[in-house]
Amino acid sequence: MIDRSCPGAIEPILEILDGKWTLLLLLELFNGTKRFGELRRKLHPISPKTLTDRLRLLEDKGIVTRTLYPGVPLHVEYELTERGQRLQPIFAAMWAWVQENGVCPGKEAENISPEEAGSL
Amino acid sequence: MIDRSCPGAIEPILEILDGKWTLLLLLELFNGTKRFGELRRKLHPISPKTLTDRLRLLEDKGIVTRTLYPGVPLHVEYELTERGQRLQPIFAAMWAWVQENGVCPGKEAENISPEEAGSL
DNA sequence: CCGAATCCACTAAGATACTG
DNA sequence: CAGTATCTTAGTGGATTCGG
Repeated sequence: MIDRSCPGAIEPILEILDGKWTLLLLLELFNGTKRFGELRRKLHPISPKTLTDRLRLLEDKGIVTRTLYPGVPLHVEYELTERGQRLQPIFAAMWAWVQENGVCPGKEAENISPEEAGSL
Repeated sequence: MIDRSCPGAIEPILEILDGKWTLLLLLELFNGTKRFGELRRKLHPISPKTLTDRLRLLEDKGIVTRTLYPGVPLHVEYELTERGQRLQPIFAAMWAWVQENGVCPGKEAENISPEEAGSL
């Protein structure tokens, strides 16, 4: 069972995953290193400010690294740290839940068997 | 790999888990049926308005049920649905991550081996 | 091309008082 | 007891512009 005292608290991760775009942003980064503009296009219509804010926060939390390749034009890459990679099971769990319980237009979830959907 | 098209999207769950208090609220409900006042105390200092807002939204999404026991004094209970119970693996994954990577005051995470911390 | 800076808008959340 | 009503506040996110 889950305890709210220090060793079992989940608060630390709430700070990391908070924010409208954070989950989708991490989802993109699980697919590999990405450049700023790439992320911006994939997360359209996110604003550059918001994208920067989120990336900085994740950087502070040790979830992503920012690598600057000097030169013109500028080139910046964002990549998940080890710590960040380890977040993947959480997303896998969310993804699995949506498979079983999420609603897609015109298709109620209860039709697919948990066995079938559980193969991740 | 995770796909952003309909069958693989995680957006539906983002709507459910969104909000400052939602995760903590669900955490309480995993421990069993709870009354309004109970939740209010455990989630202190949440305001009654916010608590109501969140509970109503979760009710709409089919995550919790609201049961009214008429009489004076009034008595209302909130309980997770089956669908809500199935969210538990997500929390377990978050909890596991915090065990391995979360920071508790005065204790950096990298000291404990993944093997040791991974026993859930 | 990347992203910092500024300003504005929206909405979640808080405070407080009151009702079935 | 379990909310509702109303108002206010504050935190994000959006739009735009500018600099390295």
